[in-house]
Amino acid sequence: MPKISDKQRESRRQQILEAALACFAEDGFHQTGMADIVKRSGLSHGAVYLYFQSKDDLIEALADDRHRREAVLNSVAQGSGDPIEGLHALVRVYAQWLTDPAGEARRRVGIHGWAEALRNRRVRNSVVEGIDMPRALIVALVERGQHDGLIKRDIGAEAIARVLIAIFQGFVLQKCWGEDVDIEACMAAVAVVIEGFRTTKPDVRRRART
Amino acid sequence: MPKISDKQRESRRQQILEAALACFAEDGFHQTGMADIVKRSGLSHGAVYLYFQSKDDLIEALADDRHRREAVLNSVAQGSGDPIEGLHALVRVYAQWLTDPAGEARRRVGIHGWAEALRNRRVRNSVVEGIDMPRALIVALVERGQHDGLIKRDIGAEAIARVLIAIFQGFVLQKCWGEDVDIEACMAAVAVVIEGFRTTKPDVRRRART
DNA sequence: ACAAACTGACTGATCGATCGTTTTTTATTA
DNA sequence: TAATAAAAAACGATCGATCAGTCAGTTTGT
Repeated sequence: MPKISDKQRESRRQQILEAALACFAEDGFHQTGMADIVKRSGLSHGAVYLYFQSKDDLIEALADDRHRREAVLNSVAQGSGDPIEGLHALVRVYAQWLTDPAGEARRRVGIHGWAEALRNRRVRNSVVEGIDMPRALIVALVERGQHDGLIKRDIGAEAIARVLIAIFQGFVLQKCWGEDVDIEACMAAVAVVIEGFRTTKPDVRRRART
Repeated sequence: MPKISDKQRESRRQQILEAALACFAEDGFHQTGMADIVKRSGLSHGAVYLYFQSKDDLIEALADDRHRREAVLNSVAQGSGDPIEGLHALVRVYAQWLTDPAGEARRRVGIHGWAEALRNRRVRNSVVEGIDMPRALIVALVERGQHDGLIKRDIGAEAIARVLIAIFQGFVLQKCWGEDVDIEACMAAVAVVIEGFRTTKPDVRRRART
C-alpha cells in the first residue's frame, strides 16, 4: 500500500527538482554536490535517490525545458496570419521569457546545459530538440512569407531561422553574465532585422496556394 | 642559475596549455582531472604544478582568448572606410574563425567558459572583456554610419552591436553541437541583416564632422 | 500491524595538490 | 676535453578531502 498519494509523490519530485534547479543555477552541474541538493530540498540523501536514480538523472530532467516549448507552441496558434507578424510575435514571446525575473535560474541552468551538451549525448539531444521546434516554426513562417512574396527569396529560410535563434541564445548569455543589456532597445533592433528580410518592393507576384 | 632558457620554459608552458585545452574541450573544466592533463602533456603531476599554481589557474589562463581579439583588431585597421563595409568585414573575420577546423577545441572551451563565467568572477571578467572590444568596435562603426546618414538613426548602436555579437555566440553553440549549419548561407543572411540597418533613402543630410 | 517512505552514517573511488627523491643541465674546475 | 659540483626541473607515490551512491534501521500513515 502506498503511503502517499500520487499527488504528494509528484509534489516531492518537484520539491527535489526545484532544489536541484537552484543549486545547478548557482554552481553548475558538476560543482554542485548531491549534498547541496539534499540540504536545499530539506530531505535526506536516501529520499532523493527514491525519486531520481542518479545525479545525471537530475541533470537530464532539468536540461529539458518543456515550458518554453509550450510557450512557443502557443505563439504558433497566433502566427497563422501574416508571416512577418508571426516572426515579430515570436520575438515578443522570447523577449518576455528573457526578461522574466522568475526564469533567471532556468536561463542559467540552460547555459550550463549548453556546455554540458558538448559531452553528454542525452543532454545534447534535449538541447538540440529544444531548438528544433522553434526553428521549424520559423522556417515554416519564412517559407510561407517567401512564397507569398513578402520575404526576400535569396536568403535561405533555414539560415534566417538559425540567425534568429542565435540572437536569442546570445542574449541569454549576455543577460545572465550580468551585463546591462537594454533588452527593449535590442528587441527593437531585432524588429528592424526582421523587417530587413522583407522584400523591398511589394513583389506583386503572388502565386496561388497549391 | 636556471637550467632551461626562457624560451624552453615558455614552450613547456604551452605544452601544458595545449594538453589542458584538448582535455577541457573534450570533457569540460570540472570533468577533466589533473591526471588527464598530466597524462596528455606527457609530463608529471609535479611538473605541471611548477608552471601553474592550480587547476583554476589553468582554467583562467584558457578562458582568455587573446588570439581572437587580435584578429578583430586587425580588421579594425581595415575598417577605416565605409562603416557598413566595416561591419561586413567583421562578419567575414568571425565567419572564418568559426569555420576554422583548427579552432574547434578553442570554440568548445569557449562555450565551457561561458558557463563557467556564471560562477567564477575572474572567468566572467575575461569573457565579458573579451566581447567588450568587438562591441566597442561595432558601436563606433555604427555611430559613424549613423552620423554619416548611412545607418538608420532610430536603432541604438549598442543594440546593433549586441545583436551582431549574439548572432555569433549562437552560431558557435549551434556549430559545436554538431548541427549541420550552412555557415555560408547563414553569413549571407547576416549580410542581409546588416544591409537592413542601412537607411533606405540615401539620406542626403550629411553633417560635417565636428 | 504492516509496508512504504524516509533517514543518515557509511563506503569505495576519485579528486586536486604535495613533497621527498631522482634526473637533467649548466658552470666551473682539472 | 673530461670530470665534478650545484641547482633547477621533473617525477610519482601519497595525502586528506570530497564525491556520488548505498543500506540497515527508523518513522509514518493507513
